[in-house]
Amino acid sequence: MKNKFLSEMQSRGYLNQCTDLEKLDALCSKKSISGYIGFDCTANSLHVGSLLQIMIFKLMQKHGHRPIILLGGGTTLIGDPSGKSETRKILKENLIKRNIKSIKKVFKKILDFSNKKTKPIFVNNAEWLTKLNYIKFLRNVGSHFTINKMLTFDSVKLRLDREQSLSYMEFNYMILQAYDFHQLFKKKKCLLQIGGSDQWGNIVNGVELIRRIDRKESFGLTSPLITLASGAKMGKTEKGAVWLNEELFSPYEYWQFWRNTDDRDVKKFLNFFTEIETNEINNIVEKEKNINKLKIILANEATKILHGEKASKKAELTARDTFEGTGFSSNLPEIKVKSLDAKQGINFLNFLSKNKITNSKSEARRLIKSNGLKINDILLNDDQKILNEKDFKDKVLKISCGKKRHYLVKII
RNA sequence: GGAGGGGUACCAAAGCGGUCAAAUGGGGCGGGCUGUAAACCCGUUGACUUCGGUCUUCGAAAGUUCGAAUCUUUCCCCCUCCA
Repeated sequence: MKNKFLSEMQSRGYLNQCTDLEKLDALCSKKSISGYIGFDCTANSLHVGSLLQIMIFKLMQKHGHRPIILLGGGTTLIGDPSGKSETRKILKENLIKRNIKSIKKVFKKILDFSNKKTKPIFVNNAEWLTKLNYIKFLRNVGSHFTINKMLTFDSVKLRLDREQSLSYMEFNYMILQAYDFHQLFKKKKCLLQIGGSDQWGNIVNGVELIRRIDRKESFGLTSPLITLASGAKMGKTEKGAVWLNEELFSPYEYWQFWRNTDDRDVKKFLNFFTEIETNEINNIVEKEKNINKLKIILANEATKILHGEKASKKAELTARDTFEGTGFSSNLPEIKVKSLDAKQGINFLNFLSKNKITNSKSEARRLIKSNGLKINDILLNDDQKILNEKDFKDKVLKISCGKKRHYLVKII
């Protein structure tokens, strides 16, 4: 491979499948191109599951290409059946708008908007999808798809095989995504669509559609599905999700997430989620025998990319202080308490549940009973505990839930 | 439209009149071991509690019963086969 962009894609492990790698290689070497990735807007933040795609954007920019960020306001109205076992909740339009606004923030933090040549473009497919005329669309676009073929795509086949229902609405998703690519090709000269490996079918459809309607060649490329050594999925949906938006997942938590990477995944993640050159990574891994040091490098670099150098440093210091020092570092989540309340005494169980440290008072009780709660590093046995001034040192008090969750309570 | 099967806690799945706040597995949380890892072991996993209990949960509503996740009726939803 001649082109630096694609060869780095490959060496970092970002490359899974491509519609025509050689031609794309030649094209990228010749000129700067635009490539798009679509993102789902069902939540008000993306999670680490989407991070790899964003890293690919970063890599594009590094090599002089332009990212087009498609925030699928239109397609989110429908819901992508790929990899989903159930029909998704249908979201209200204004909620999707709010989500898009919130998701944009992350791209603005991670990507470079200062270089004119590679400045990312945000697009929202609601712009064209919501204006479609059904009959026209069926004639112009729908006629290029056969049901026979659509039924063979994994996103559809898996659902049917598992005897799970697939609505006609969802069935149309892939056509809409193909249409998106066609629109971006026309409007923004976008020649490339990138996505996770589960998007392959959808992407190929787009390439095909452009060939048929525009009689032009375009390219599709997928990144591999990230598999964790443990077999779990990265960045799950429910409570355990690792969100990229700071309001949902603090830089410290984010740093901790990377710090706690499985030994077996560290090298892979260094390639995926940091900007350290690949051969440099090989060097470091070779030299550094202490895997925990590597994890710290990973955490630092990954956090830097999302939250910036300062926040990353701060998270590292907090972690060091928490796990190796006194723990009274200023960067832990803080809870403020009125001095009058502290004087009068605070019911600890109430305090824990009110401040969302535990989900309920029962949970707090359980935590205390199972020796999981410490005040200023001293195990708490009494679930009737009343907090008062004596518990504070210099108006500060540390609460630890288990070994990893810590809070500072301050009297103001 | 017709016939049948089903909806149980975060998920999967048992229970089919009382001993059911509901087996079991996964996940989560806590403890032990350790390296803030993995594996393994133990505990815990509806809410409130003066730790005696109390209250709310098995698709929804109504009913039968001393007593219902379990029986009846209606409704909603899902699946399979037939048309």
